[in-house]
Amino acid sequence: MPVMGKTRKDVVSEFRRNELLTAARAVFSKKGFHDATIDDIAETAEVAKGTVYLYYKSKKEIYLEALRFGIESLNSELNVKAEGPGTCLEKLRLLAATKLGFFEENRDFFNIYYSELGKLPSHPAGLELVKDLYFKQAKIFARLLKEGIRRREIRNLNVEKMSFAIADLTRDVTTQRVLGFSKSSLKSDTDFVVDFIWKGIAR
Amino acid sequence: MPVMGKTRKDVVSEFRRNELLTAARAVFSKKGFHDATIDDIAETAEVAKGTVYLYYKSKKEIYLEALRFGIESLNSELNVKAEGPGTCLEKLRLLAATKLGFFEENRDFFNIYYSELGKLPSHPAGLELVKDLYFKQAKIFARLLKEGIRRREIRNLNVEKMSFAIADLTRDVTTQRVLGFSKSSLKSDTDFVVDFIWKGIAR
DNA sequence: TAGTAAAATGACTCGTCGGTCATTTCAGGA
DNA sequence: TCCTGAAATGACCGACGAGTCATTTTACTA
Repeated sequence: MPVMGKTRKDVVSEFRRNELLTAARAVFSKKGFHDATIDDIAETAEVAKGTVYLYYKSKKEIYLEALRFGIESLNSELNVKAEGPGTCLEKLRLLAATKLGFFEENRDFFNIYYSELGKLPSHPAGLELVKDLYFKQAKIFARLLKEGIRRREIRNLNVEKMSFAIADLTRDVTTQRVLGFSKSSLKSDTDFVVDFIWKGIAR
Repeated sequence: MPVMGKTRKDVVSEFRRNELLTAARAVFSKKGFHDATIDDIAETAEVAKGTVYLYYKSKKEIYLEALRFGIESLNSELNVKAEGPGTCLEKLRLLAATKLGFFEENRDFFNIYYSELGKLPSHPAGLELVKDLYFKQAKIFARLLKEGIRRREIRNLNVEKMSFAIADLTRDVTTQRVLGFSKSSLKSDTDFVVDFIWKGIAR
């Protein structure tokens, strides 16, 4: 008997899909798309291989789903934060902190996203999802930058290039952290990257 | 009869290895390690599959060889340039220009390198080669930065973080270019990234 | 508790691809 | 031109993993 548009069956089914997705994220994060096997995912989720196919129709579908979840969450978090008040510098710091925090909490997602980014040049027509995250994020920064230029807080440089640079730098900080190159606290990494973006290296 | 330590056979063999390597780079660049097949490489090199195995003992060996070539060339170019005279800003511009130029001339290598970078988080113990390039490059920038700090040209920030940031930014410019996001000339991209690193975005 | 429909299982199939090797082609010396 | 060893070839093998489906288990209801 349907309640709120969802039958009991739907709820259980959604729960199972989520369990599988979590397992999948862990496996894909650790092994990458190709080296991860459906058996790995099934084992991690403590179900049999066939069960996986009751909820997802292919390996690719699970993978894309795992990516989509993270992409949508991150983008929506950033969009919310970008709306608030404050100077450009304050907002820049807030966005950077949000992004770094999100990746910190979702490293499995980060690894998948990052490796997919690495494949972009090879398969340019490949993953629109990933290009999307990249572009939309750059757009968020671009809006901030334009506002800053209008308010004379920010230099009048090529906005697109600046936004990509900021998107890249904030992502790369997470890479340092994931690879264990940075042993600093999240806050101090955030402070550094914001300062770097803001003032550069020149004395 | 050996001349300069190399028999005629060695020369021919080296030539063939090189032909294969070029084909391999093209294929790996386009398809990535997993999707590239030995048959692809053989076809591109216009030889039969078996011939590939006369010169390389495995798919992995060809791949690593293709990576190593680029890594060693780039690092040695950068090292040479880093030795010259000039202010820090001048040297920074020179290094950036060299790196961007190298990637521009060796896009196949760039794609392989970049996708391998993407896999680093998943296989942290994986490719020492790639970590190496990353580290050694950061080291080159770090030396420059230390000198600049001593000379009061550069702010006294965390040198390691600055050098990673610079290494990342200069690489990411190439990504923009490869993906077709940047339509600017190589020079104007170089100018931008140097200016960004030097002065930041603040007015 | 018996009956049944849905959910879960895992042995199996089938295509792909890295790697091998018996056979063929080639090159160059006599 | 013939001979011989090296180089090249591509049909073939075996492993592996995505995806299937006949069978079993579970969960619910009457």
